[in-house]
Order: sequence, then structure tokens, then C-alpha cells
Amino acid sequence: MQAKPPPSVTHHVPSPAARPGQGGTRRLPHAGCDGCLSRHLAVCAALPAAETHALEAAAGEVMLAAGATLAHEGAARREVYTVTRGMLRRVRLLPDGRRLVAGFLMPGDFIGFSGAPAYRHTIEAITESVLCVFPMQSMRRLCERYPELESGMLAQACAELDATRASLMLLARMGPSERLAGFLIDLAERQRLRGGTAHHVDLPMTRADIADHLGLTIETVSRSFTRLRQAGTIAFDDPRRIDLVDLPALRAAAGL
Amino acid sequence: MQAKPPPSVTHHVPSPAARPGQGGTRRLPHAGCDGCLSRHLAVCAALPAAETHALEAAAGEVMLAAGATLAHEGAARREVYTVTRGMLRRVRLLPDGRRLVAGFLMPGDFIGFSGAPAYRHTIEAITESVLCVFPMQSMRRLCERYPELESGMLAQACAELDATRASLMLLARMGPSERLAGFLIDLAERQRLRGGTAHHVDLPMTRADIADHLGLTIETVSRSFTRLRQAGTIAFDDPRRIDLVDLPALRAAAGL
DNA sequence: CGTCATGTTGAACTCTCTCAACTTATGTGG
DNA sequence: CCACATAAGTTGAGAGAGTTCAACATGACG
Repeated sequence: MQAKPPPSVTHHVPSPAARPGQGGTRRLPHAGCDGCLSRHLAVCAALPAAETHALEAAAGEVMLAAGATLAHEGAARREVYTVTRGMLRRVRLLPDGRRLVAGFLMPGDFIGFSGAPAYRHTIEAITESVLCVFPMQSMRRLCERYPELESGMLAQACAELDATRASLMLLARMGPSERLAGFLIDLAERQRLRGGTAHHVDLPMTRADIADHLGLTIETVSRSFTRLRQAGTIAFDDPRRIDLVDLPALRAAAGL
Repeated sequence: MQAKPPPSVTHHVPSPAARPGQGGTRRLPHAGCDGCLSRHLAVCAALPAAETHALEAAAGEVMLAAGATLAHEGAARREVYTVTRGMLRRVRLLPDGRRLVAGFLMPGDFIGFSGAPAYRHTIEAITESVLCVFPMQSMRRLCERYPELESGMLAQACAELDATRASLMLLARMGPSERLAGFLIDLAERQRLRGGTAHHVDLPMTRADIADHLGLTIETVSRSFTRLRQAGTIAFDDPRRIDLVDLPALRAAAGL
């Protein structure tokens, strides 16, 4: 694993045969916060409803087709985002082709916690997605004017730090099935908070995405799914939709 | 690696034969920010020097002997800290004995970025250490009064998030030597910012700490040191003090 | 209906982990 | 002051686990 000679990349490449909506990006004026389904989850929640007009004034909206790229690793950071609908992945690529999916983004998630002047990850839409856009400068002004907003951002940044540190344990010390179990539990919980049921998980991402997120190969991920299924912990016909049959067992499989 | 039956832990145990100053914790009134060597690195830097009296009034000081514990995973979070001197480790333990060292703390580092009401990690002093202590309530009041302070905290939280995400790549996709090389580079850079030379790294932590930080075993860590040494990339007599002989090669070994 | 992307499964290989021995340094107690 | 015990680090040989390579199955799409 020391600098692979031939980057055995079959699944990482940006797919020459373009995905559904490669580059399908549309920019719109902001539609308003009133009907926003993720307001209660997002940093915006730090502002009282009466003050959202200040946000709306600064915001725009982006719609991304599945497969489209929102931001490129290394590009100058000029905007921050809040996910409104859909799912995206945060990707980092090594010169030799190795790939890391640092995380999956869902409605309410904020993109822009970084001191770096350039994006540290490429952000790609997994499904059709919608995001609120704020020029960083506007966001800075808003923070100055509404300290509660900055408090909210700090709180969410801390939450993300907690979550990221939890991943460290997964990657450093857990076996394949444990990683997968932990991943499923995490996703299920996040989807539940967004209106999903507690007993299903939707996996719009591919096995390759999951593998690159858990530090495994697609084969090992697949085998781990099979193992959990054979144990009666999960069930599925569609590999993108998982039944959490035995949640306690799943938690146990995740190492508590 | 699926729930080890016998926790083959030989090196993790809190050492029955107590370390130098097990439990050696002393609390003192704050000595003042003027002479603080890490002020320029810490969140305190967000406040103008003229306002530090507000910090001093709220702060206390803790001195820890090597091996002493500052905070226990699961205990209620009532204080936050800034490291002033020494080095500490951030540890998480699994019921079966597996251990993760989520990070090493050095002067200027802040302890307390978390929304959780309980500590997520046990914090242990590796060397004799000194920290500034703030009751969380005082810190909240200070943040309300000095929004710059909260901005500074957000900035540092973001920096830590960036650093943690970088570790994800190490753990998920890098081989042993690459992880070690990356670790050495990271430590060297942090020590340089704190007055160290660019060509030495001090490793006050044990190989076990490094192993549990990089997701490896002590043997593999040791072998990776040997490999880097045989390649002429690093050199050392004392295993706790590493010469970075060929920095470009080290960077290359870390996968750029 | 063929093609392509995705997902699953099998077999061989590689690398890290495990187990074990040995070295050196440190501290204790006779 | 030196023998002994303990901890830390290094090194070797074997075993196990995940990866790699390869084949096959399935579903979407033109």
C-alpha cells in the first residue's frame, strides 16, 4: 500500500461517460426561508424567523443535477453553502488515484467550515441537490451584525468536529463490518432527524463511495453487507435501500 | 478484527505501577497573560492585549505531572482549557480495550470544542503540562461580551476540523510508512510554530501512543521508523528524538 | 437486445497483525 | 553499588485478514 504503481482505479475516475447531469448547475435567486424544510437543522436556525430576511437578501440558490460538481478541491473559496435538498459527497483525491470520501452532506449541513483560502475537498452531488449560497463576504457581515449566527456556526462546527472524530475511531480501530455497521447507524440517525423512518436507510451513494469513506475496497464493503445480512442484522433487495432489521444487533456489530 | 476476544492490551493499561506523577494535579490562580508564551497561538489572541484582564479574571491554572489525567471520557464538561506548556493526548477507549489517540495537544491548543455535555475523550498529560482553565459559564459570558473571542474560537475550531479531516485521509488510504511520515511532518510543523527547529521532532509520547494514533500496532510503527531510517529519510539514536534528514523525501514518503 | 455501470462472489496473494525473543534504559531494593 | 524487575523499543517468523484479480449477475439505457 506504499504508492501503488498502477492506480487500479476503476471506479474513482470522473466517468468519461458523463453521469446524468454532469455539469448540470443552475443558479437562481433565493426562494425564501419560509418554506425551507431544513431551517430547523441549519445554522440559519440561530436567527429568529423575523430576521431571516437578512439571510434571504444575501443568499442565492444553486440546483445541481446528480453527478454535478459544486466546488473543486484547490479552487478559491468564495462562497459558503447550506444544503437544502439532496445528498452530496466531500471528496479528496490523491495524485496516484487513491480517493477519500470525507463525508456525505445532507439537508441542513453547512459547507464552509475551514480557515483555508481554498477548498480542501471537491463537493459532488450524489442526487439532484439544492443549496443556499452565501458569498463569504456577506456571511462575514451577517456574523458581525448577528452574533447569534456566529454562535450557531461555532456550535455546528463543534458538532461536525465531534462527528469527524468519531470517524477516526472507525477508521483507526474497527474492522470492516464494524465500520459498515457504524456507518449505517450514523446515516439512519441523520435521515431520521430529517423525516426518515428509524428502520430504513437510503444509500444514494455507490459502494465505491462507501468504500472510499470507510477506507475499504468495494469488494470488502460488499462482503460486509452480505455478512450483516446473513447474520440477520440487516436486509435488502435493492442494495440502495437497507432494512435495519435488528437495530440492537447492529449497534453491537458497530462495537456499541 | 471483529471484537477481539482477549484484549491483547499490554501497553494501554493505565500502568498499575503508577507513572511519575499519577494524579499529580495542582490548581492555582492564574499567573497572568503577559508572560504567556502561547498567547499568539491560542484563542486568547483574538482579544487585544489590553483586554486580557477579562480573561485573567475568569481563568485559573492547572499543572499536571506526566501521566496525570485532566478529564475523563464521559465526565460532565464544566471547564474548557488552553494548553500553555507540555504535551497531552486525547484518548478514547473501547470496552474491549482497543484504544484511539485522537490527537496530541500542544501549547496554544484549545480543549473544549464540542457540543456534547460530557467529555468525548480522556485527556492525559504526556509530559508535565500547564493549562489555563475557564469555567464554561465564564467562557460563555466572555464570548457574549467579546464577539471577537467567539470569532477566534470559530476560526480555531475550523482549523482543527481541517486537521482532523487530514487525518481521515491518513487512516483511510495511507500505508504505515506514509502515515508515520505524515505524522512526523505534522508534528514537526507544529513544533516549529512553537519555537522548534525545522529539522528535529521531539516525540514525548510512546510508540504505543503513536500506534493508537495512526491505527497501527507498535511493531508496525517501529518497523516503519526503521524503514524510513534505512531509506535515509530520518535518523535517530534516541527513539524519542528524530532527525528529519531529508525533508523532501519525507514529504514524498507521506504521499505529497 | 447489446452495452455499460453497478454489485456480488470466489480464489490467490500480500501485508499487517500476532506471538515471541531479545536489547536497552530506568528505578528499586538488598 | 550492583542485581533484579519493569517498561520501552526493536526485530523475526508464522498466521490471518483484507486486497487484488477475475468472473458472473443484474438493471438501466439507447
